[in-house]
Amino acid sequence: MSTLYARFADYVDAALDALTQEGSIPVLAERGAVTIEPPRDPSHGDLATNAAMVLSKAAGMNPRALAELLVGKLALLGDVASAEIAGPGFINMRLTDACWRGELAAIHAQGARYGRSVQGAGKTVNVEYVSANPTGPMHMGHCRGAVVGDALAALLEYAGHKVVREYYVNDAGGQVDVLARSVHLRYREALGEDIGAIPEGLYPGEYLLPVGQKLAAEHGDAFVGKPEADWLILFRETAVAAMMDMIRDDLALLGIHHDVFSSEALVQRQKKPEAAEAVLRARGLVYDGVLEAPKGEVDPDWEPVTLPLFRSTQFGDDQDRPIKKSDGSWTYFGADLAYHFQKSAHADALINIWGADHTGTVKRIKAAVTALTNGEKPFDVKLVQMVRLLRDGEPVKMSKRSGNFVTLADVVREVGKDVVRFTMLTRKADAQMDFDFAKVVEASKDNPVFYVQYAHARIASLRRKIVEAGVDTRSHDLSLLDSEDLELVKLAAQFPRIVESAAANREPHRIAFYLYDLAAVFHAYYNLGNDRPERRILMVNQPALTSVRLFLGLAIGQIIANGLSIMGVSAAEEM
RNA sequence: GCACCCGUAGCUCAGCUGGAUAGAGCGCUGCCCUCCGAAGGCAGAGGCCACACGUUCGAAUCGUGUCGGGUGCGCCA
Repeated sequence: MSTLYARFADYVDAALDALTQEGSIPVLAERGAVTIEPPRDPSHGDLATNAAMVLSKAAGMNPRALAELLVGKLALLGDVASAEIAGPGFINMRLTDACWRGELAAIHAQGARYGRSVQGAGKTVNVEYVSANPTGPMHMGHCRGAVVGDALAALLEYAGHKVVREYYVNDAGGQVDVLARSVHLRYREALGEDIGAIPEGLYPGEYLLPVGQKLAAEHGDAFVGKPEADWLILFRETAVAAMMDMIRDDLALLGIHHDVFSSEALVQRQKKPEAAEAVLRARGLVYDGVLEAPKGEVDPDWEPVTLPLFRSTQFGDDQDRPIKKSDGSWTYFGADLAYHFQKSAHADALINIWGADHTGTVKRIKAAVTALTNGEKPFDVKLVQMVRLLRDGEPVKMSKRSGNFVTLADVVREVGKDVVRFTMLTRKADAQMDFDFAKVVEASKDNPVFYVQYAHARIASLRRKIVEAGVDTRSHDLSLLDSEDLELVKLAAQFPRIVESAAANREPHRIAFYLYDLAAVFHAYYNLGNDRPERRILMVNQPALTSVRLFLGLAIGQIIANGLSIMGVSAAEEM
């Protein structure tokens, strides 16, 4: 079933084709710039198209003349009450009430599916998000990327993509060795040893205590006083598994579940980096070379070394990047590039959600994916900017080193999943944001979460009241709805195009802003009844009108619920 | 030094692949509950869209440059 806006795009296409058939205009093949959208000023009508303006050159006539021809066709349509030319050549259309009533019926008919799109054409998109290092619990620094990634995944699914939610586990490299050593200490502690203060450079967090206890219970003192080589791998794997369990639990608190967890260590064991290197060497994109001395601050320890370098400069990076270190092991980039190569084999497009601290590495990984896939797999990296935590207007200090950070679990427990998720989506991802505990739990208009949920709850409450009053709501005479009622439908009908544009631009926050607008229009509609009793929804002595207005309200509630489901926020029945 | 992001009302921010008179919340001023949830609504004041050029029928939106703020970068992960 096509949406209202898609239908009108077809109408305009058909009108142009008809004009070509008649010989009034030449064949106009390139129509990509034609838009159908609501005019900014509602007094101009319900829908506007720029078709005459963007096609006038190709048609070889002035915009208004082309507009005249188009209006001649469009005005004949059953859905169109009037069509007129404005300004430089806009065509403004006013739609019939019947058309809007039809859209209202469509919302009910499609229910939870209203707004879903086939735009994605079933293409598989791999969204990699969170990918927090497996060295401790999730903290608030991870939260925004987690929510944005999860909402984006849901949004793309809603827009017709097949989505794979993936988490890259950085379980190779020095940091997990540090983790293993930290656990070894806790293991000795569990066996009764007094370990004193945790030395600088190890992870001090108490969350490692149970891991040490587990190892002590399973292995006794077998690894006390033994060389690292005897226990490092075991301790590392045990610790990483425990950390990932913890992280999965944290994510579950936010309602986040990944389909695939990919291990960096496994990527390396399976020789994926070697394979990727071979592909790139064959094309001359990896060579053995010497890095230039760093510019800016002079590092006295710097000395030239020959390393295998990836020619990322050929793709706009400012330096070629080493894929192996001088000790022969893979750099993070070397393994990461192989990992992306692996992902690209199973998806039509890749999206990474990264924290802003990875800004500097975007160019090289995009270069690598372009090189490895011949540019055939679209690949986006979405950078999510920092969140500043505030309590009573004061920044909350976080220091990873001291183990003194605000965990995600604590925050979700304090303010709730819905508040965290919605708030993280009230700003576009590439702008910095503040998260103020006081404001975020406030139950008022100031807080968009409550405002939107309140609209949904109000509608649910209305239904309860109307049922209690014994009003028969089985049938709805849509002709009883007048233009004031139908205004609500006009904004509701935009939901499908909001979904499509949000998905196409990978911007889930647009759903949040739209829902806020929709809630506002509903609240205003609802309040009309305060001053004008005939505008109330529940009127016991007018059951037919009550029934159809509830029908309208429920449609709005449905769209709020659909939008919130994309955001992963629950639609409250009462508050 | 370089790269990326941001700069829109007093504050916090939207502004859809360029479109008509630039929007919302907070704060400020005044209204609206014997009445469906006032956790709400209505109205008012408040703007050189950082600045300058350029592309275009048309620019907050695209391009280039300047200024201001943030983040990051050198065989770490």
